[in-house]
Amino acid sequence: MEMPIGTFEVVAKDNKTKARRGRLYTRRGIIETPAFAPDATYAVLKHLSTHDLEKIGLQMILTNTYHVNIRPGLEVIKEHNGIHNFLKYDKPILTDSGGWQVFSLVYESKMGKVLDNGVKFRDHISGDEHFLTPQKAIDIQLTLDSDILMVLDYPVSPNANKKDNLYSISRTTAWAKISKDTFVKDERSRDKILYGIIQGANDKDLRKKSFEELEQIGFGGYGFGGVPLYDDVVEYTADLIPDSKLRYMMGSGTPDDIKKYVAMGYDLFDCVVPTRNARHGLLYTSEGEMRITNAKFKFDKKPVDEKCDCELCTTYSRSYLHHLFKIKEPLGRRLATIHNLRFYVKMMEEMRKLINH
RNA sequence: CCGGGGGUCGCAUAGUGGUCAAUUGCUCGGGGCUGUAAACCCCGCGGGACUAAUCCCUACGUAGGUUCGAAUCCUACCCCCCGGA
Repeated sequence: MEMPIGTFEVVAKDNKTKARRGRLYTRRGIIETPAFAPDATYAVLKHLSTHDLEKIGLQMILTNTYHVNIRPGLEVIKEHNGIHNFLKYDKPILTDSGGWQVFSLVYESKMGKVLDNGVKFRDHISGDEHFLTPQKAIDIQLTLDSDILMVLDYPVSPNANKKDNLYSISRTTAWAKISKDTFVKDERSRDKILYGIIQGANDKDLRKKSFEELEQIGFGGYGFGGVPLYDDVVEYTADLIPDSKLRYMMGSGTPDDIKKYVAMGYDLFDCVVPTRNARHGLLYTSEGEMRITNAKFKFDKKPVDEKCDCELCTTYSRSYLHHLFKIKEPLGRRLATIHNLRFYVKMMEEMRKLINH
């Protein structure tokens, strides 16, 4: 049966935790949740080709509005008729709005300023001044021709004081309203999905306030905004979101984090951890973390993970990968990235398999 | 053989009387990374006293010497490099 784009259906639940298995309908196919989307921030999953992504078995990837807008720039993407054709990927792409960059560039590094109607800042590459508004963030994402868009939000530090926290919520709500209006009015949004982002840092009451304001506007799914520092807040926030809507844990995390958040009822994840750590020589295995640069692997002829079916583990030894990292050969980073992503894909598959009630 | 320049903690470098167990880079060892300013960043790297402040020992080619004090100055020797026979 054809379901409308944006439909999220829960197809099974876990009988011990709040975990659920679901399906998100996008114009580029169904995403089976809980799902993990690795971060191809600059329209590339560093070191990998889209053929690699296919082989790894990923369902979707994330790309970032802020970064792609700076390099290569919107005009280039337009020339290619959208980001999918640019990077030659035909599965769903979720675009982050740039809200996180607002947070790190403005709130933390003071490289810009948040105004009521947008963010003024200088980018970290050219130093050019930009003014990002919620309208623009939506327009850019529509031009990228993304499948799942995120509203421009304004996160704050998990330990922000009440005043900053309230401002973060009021900006996020106001901008979410503008984002939704801009989105709905635009013809290009008809086959796309837009999600809101809940702020409130570590204050449960403010999490609730943020959610209720956003729910008033109405989104089919919500991201957890900010940094998930305390589990009770993260769980509380998941509980705020109705069962029928998708819960997106933004930017976290490690395999342990994901398992924990899936048990709380989160459905979608993205994180730089598997890819960045792979590039830095930290591999995830069925036996735990493995720092392949450690001297103890110099003569180790076993595969990185005997239970893994990726290109690295079915071909090369720990000793060889250790060598590749020691000589800083890019192939080592590529193989490690393939491995970690394959590890995540299988981890998500296994979790979905276990949720069957 | 003559003239000149050198020998410093694995390698390469800095240091030319006390502030030197000695600079910096690399190697090496370890750690970190959570909506990617990240092929990046941090720590350690003569030995020992439990970790730290601190203290002790052994150390700047070798052996002596000058000096309160030497990687630094002097002498001899050993090695290396450059130029000339």
